[in-house]
Amino acid sequence: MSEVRVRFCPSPTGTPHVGNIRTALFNWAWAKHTKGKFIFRIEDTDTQRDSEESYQLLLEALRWLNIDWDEGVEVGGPDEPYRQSQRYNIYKQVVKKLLTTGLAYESFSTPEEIQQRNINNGRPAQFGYDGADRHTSQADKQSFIDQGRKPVIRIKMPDCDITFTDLIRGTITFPAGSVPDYVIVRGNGHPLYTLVNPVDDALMGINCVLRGEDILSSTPRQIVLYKYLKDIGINKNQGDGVPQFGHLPYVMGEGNKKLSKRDPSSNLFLYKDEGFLPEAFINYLALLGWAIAPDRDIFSTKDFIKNFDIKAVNPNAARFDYKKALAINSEHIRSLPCEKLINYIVPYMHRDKILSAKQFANLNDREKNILKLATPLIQPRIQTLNQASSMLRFLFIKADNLEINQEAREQLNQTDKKVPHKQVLQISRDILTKENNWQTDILHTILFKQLIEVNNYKPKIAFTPLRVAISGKRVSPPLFESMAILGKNETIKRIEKLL
RNA sequence: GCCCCCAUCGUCUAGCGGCCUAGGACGCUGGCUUCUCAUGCCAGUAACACGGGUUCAAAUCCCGUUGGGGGUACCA
Repeated sequence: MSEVRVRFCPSPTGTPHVGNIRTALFNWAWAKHTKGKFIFRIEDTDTQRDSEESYQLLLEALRWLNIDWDEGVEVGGPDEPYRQSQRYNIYKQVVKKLLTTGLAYESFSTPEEIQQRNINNGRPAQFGYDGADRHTSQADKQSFIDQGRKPVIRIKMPDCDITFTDLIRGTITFPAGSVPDYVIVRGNGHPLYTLVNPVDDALMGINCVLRGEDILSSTPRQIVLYKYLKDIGINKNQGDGVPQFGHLPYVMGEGNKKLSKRDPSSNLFLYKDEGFLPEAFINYLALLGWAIAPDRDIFSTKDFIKNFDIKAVNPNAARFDYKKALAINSEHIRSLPCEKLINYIVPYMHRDKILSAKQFANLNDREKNILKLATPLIQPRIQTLNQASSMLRFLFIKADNLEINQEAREQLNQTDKKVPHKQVLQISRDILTKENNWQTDILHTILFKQLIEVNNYKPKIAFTPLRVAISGKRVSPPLFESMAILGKNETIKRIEKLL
């Protein structure tokens, strides 16, 4: 078996879609696993819907996930160009050959005429094209042209069953007659996906096509075209020129619906913006239809590639479960070395305006130190990177700028019913003022002794006011650690602010 | 209408004829740990769509039914 050559060939319409990116991921992983080649081609033949902006977003999406490609747009390769909008000359030549060899033919029937013929012959109206123009005489064609009619070009489908072995689904057979002669070039001369997709695959030597199951039913007509392309000598694939196929299961959204473009949760960048780690998102996507082992579902991209097997992909559609994705992300965050997690968090803190552009560009020692001490504290507490910002914010501002949020105030009102928070804070302030050894365990010891043992307060009563004073919130990273990071001055300032 | 695909806990899945009174994970519930919230640990919850075959033996193979999805375009 020769080297595996797979491709990802999206149309640049709209925002990158989770299901689509999963297709890219599986192609990429299969290429990496087999040490084959991954080709990235753009199918921008739909001038109405394609846009340059969408193309840029596609690049950004793959780059975010660190999915790279061996040949294709931006990087070049032996089969340039890789954008179909720049390949019309090629398609024109191919169509000419298909026409002269009789494998394709001009068809003058209008959709209305086709439907009318079906009705007249007792077939259902939606029966499809009947192949009538195969037999249109040269004279009739000329008279249509004289009338100003422009023909579409159709592929002549052979009258036999078409069978192929799907990598994921096994043997699939389409009975003879179930696929009509289909259009490859519009009346206005514009080539269609039905033509250009197999043509480019043939020209680029794509021998393994992994794509969504939504195009499973167009496979038989493409198989015929691959063979015709072999016949006319423009198919680089071996044998009959037909690649292997693997039709990936759908990624479903809520209910039992394919995750649609309109569904906001289909937008890949949603997950980037929320602070998913690329590795974690890949991990989750890989789980949609594939399992690394019966009792394991957390793995690195490296392990994914090493173990991935397209033949082991499950054929049934998978629902995208946000909670599970979050859980996977949390696990990846927790297993990250502190330094790496900091590197991931800092851009989000800049985005959330906790770090200025200047700070973001060059963190000073104090800021670096806070991050180094505080990151391990929040690590088990965040599920996404953007949660880090709100948890870390209180450590990066001055006492004067610290806001006490509503929830925290309500909590104070609760504890005030037992012991007024000012009383707790006063005792704390007095004991802390005398302390010069400002370390986590010391702070823990002296406050515990004074508030819990001497004053006999319940922990909740004792520490809620302190927590609110220090962090401005009801829930925060561990109290004594936070106080140690803030330092004595800042800590006491915050306590006094509430007195 | 016709063609194709799919069918195990709520969800993602393991299972490829006997290791299955069906395993793991997420979720949910309860407990322990605890300065809040998390983490961590422990326990519980819950599934082979249905009906026929084949076989000594079926979640696993075959057929049918039902249900879901896709296609049937001068979109991709």
